[in-house]
Amino acid sequence: MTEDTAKPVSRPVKKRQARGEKRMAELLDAAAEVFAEQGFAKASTNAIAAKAGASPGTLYQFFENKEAIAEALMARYVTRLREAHGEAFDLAVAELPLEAMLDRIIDPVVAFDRANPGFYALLSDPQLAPELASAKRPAQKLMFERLDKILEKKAPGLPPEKRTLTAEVAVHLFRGLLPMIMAAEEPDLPKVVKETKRALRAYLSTTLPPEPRRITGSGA
Amino acid sequence: MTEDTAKPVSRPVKKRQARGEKRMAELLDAAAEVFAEQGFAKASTNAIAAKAGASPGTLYQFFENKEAIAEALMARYVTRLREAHGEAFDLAVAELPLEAMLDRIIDPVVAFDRANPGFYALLSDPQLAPELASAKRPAQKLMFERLDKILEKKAPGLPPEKRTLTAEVAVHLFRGLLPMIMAAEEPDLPKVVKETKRALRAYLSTTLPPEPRRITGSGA
DNA sequence: TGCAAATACGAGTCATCACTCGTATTTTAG
DNA sequence: CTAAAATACGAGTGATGACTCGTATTTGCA
Repeated sequence: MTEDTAKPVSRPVKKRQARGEKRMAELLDAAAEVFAEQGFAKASTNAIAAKAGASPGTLYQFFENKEAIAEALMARYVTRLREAHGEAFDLAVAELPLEAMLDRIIDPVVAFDRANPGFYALLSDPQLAPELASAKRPAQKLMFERLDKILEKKAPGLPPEKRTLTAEVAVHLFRGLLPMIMAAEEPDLPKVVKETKRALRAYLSTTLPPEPRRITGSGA
Repeated sequence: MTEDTAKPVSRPVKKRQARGEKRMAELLDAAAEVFAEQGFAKASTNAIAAKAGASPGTLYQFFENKEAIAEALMARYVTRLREAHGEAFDLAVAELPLEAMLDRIIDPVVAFDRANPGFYALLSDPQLAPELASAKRPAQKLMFERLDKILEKKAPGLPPEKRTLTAEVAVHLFRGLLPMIMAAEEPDLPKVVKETKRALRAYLSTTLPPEPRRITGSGA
């Protein structure tokens, strides 16, 4: 009963070989492309397998069904997003003035979203099956909870309900601008990102306490 | 060659009877429900026909294909949206102070969107076929162009490019909050709508010239 | 009243697709 | 070296769903 392999899970836990891990990664890469192009609903599992240079049978050796593919892909995205700007680093951001803070948060997220169109495709699809919605949730929570914590540090006096609403609204505001961010051609991107920050800054500064005045000269 | 029925269109223009118009309306009502529940991709034409109390054959007597249903539905929504707050009335809104203006614009739109979940379902679906995207466009243009005109009146000095960007961003900000607006339970709605207005007001007031001071007392 | 057009039906067609299964090959453990 | 486990294949299966078509009924019009 105390063996290390004793999992009460019903899944027949196979020992994965290195080859298998690699295949899974290839399949997820392919899935990301196909989802980005077709969206989850229209994407076909056979197309994913083909793009990965695998057969349908192989695909189903690693993923129970189509949804499991999206879930695994999402999980990978969440991991990568966490890595992209590490957890510890994040809370320090609350010490910065609003404008600098937004730079630090938004730039990496924009870069990540543009580098991973499959992530955007899954995240922005409003009618995914309930199971998939739950796969989406961690990704949304990720941003929401971080902002919530940052706001808590930046405005300790704010009542929690108000703070939570603010964080939620801010995340949705950003998501609203994501289509513009994703669609922008490279040269137009800075303009769009700048406007995004302006909008968020305008909104947040109505909720946050006024910033302490900055000395224009050097701080030495 | 100058007959009133001389249309170079390839469509075999049938004479529609009153019964036919009614059927089309019923089918569009059913389609709206099914799209709202399942989304466009998962919605089945047979389900739409069944919900309308019609047969598949009847459905295809009125609509060339599934996309045509969504296009017709969108066209109907755009018409209704135009009616909801008439064109002429709209420009007068630019004379109001920002806060009152947002009340006048946002309240009807929120009411419309909540009353027509099918509209939201089509509008928020990011991967519709290209033809459908073009059916969506008028709906998006509707809000964008109106805002653009209003901004032009409210801030004549603003360079057109800047004004257009502002209008586009504002519309996207609103769309970003739509999921919250749609998901809110009736009692929570005012809170969400209020926050929506706060966000838009904050953003727009950074672009618009400062408002003339209002006299707090009565104007008499 | 009678006929042509419009409306209505729904079983059937055909393509697509998620997923399976029998089998063949490669890897790892002993 | 060998057997079991893991990986790989891809034709096949069953379900679903968009759309058709032959036919029946209703309506508008002369």
